Amino acid sequence: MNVQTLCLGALTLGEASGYEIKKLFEDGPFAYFYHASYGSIYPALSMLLENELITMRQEEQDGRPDKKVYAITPKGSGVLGRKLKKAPAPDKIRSEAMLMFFLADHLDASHLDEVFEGYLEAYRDKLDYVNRPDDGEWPPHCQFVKGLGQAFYRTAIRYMEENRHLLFSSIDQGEKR
Amino acid sequence: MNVQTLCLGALTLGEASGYEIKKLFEDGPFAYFYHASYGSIYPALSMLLENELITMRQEEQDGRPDKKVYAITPKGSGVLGRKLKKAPAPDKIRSEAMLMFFLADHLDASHLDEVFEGYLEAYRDKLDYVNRPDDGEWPPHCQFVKGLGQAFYRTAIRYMEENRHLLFSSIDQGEKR
DNA sequence: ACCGGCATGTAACGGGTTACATGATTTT
DNA sequence: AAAATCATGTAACCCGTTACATGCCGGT
Repeated sequence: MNVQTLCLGALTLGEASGYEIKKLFEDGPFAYFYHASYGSIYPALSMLLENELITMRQEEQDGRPDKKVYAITPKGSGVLGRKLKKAPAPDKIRSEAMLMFFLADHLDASHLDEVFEGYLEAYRDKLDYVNRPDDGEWPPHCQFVKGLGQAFYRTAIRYMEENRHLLFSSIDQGEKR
Repeated sequence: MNVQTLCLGALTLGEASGYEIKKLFEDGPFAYFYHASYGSIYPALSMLLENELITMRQEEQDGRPDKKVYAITPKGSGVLGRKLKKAPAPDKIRSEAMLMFFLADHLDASHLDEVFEGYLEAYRDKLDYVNRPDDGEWPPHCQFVKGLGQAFYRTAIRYMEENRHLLFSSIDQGEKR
């Protein structure tokens, strides 16, 4: 499963530009379970277009650069369907922050504090974002995914607030905060 | 932050072979926040050895292949310390299972069911694993990380059990189960 | 005047995974 | 008899990120 499949999946939600697809992974509902950058999305869309799995329509905008709006074709739907028939690969996570917490005894207290607060803040932001009243009103199976994201965020925030002492107890010897 | 840094971090927990380091990411405490394969770990260890950030000792075993036991050097500790001074990159997650749930309306019910049960089962296994009575008795900051992993697993399991219907409601039209 | 957002794209580079290669021993 | 565990390693390949390149508009 690569970014091409991902774009195909994103386009089943409706037509979109590369820029808009990127935002799905930045803020949108995909944000907590997948990532992709422009450098992978744009070439993926070109490929998909070439293979007629999607179509493109140039949209003029006033005061904005032109937009290339892509839409999935029946052929694209077929390909996506076949890719989704396989068993999913196990989740892959890489959290540098967690690694830092795990190696907290090698960090000085002030830096650990910065990392901790930054990480916690990031989770609060994500939760705020996902808690906004729904714009697009999702079908139940998308709510399932969104809800799991929320549950994760809440869990992380509560846990971090309640167990902060565990992280800092190893290296508390009278430093700031 | 690459696999070299990761190996250095792993070796701060005590000396270990490449094989043992791999297991830290498979079952061990690293499992829920980082991944690495042999194809990256072994070359990383070679590099670290070459740069004298770690040392190696060949250990003979009866009825087993020889083992190369690595240990971090002071130089290695220094390098690790410097890498940990930087701000952590944001978490990167890719969950094909979640993507499938998000696109559940493109899957047939039996496959969705398989994926769902498999994913839930995987979480139960991970929770069982992490719930085992501690072998190595970790310091508090490692308990913090381990505890957050447990909290995540429990959250996922409970949520999936309680919200199964959301996922299947879109495509329920009298199929098996 | 400058920054952030909108909008698309490319090229080099880095990095990790997959698959292969080998082989003994223990468990099922 | 087969499969899993222990144990190390290599090479080709895939793929994605980073950084660069471009440009207009609106807000501060």
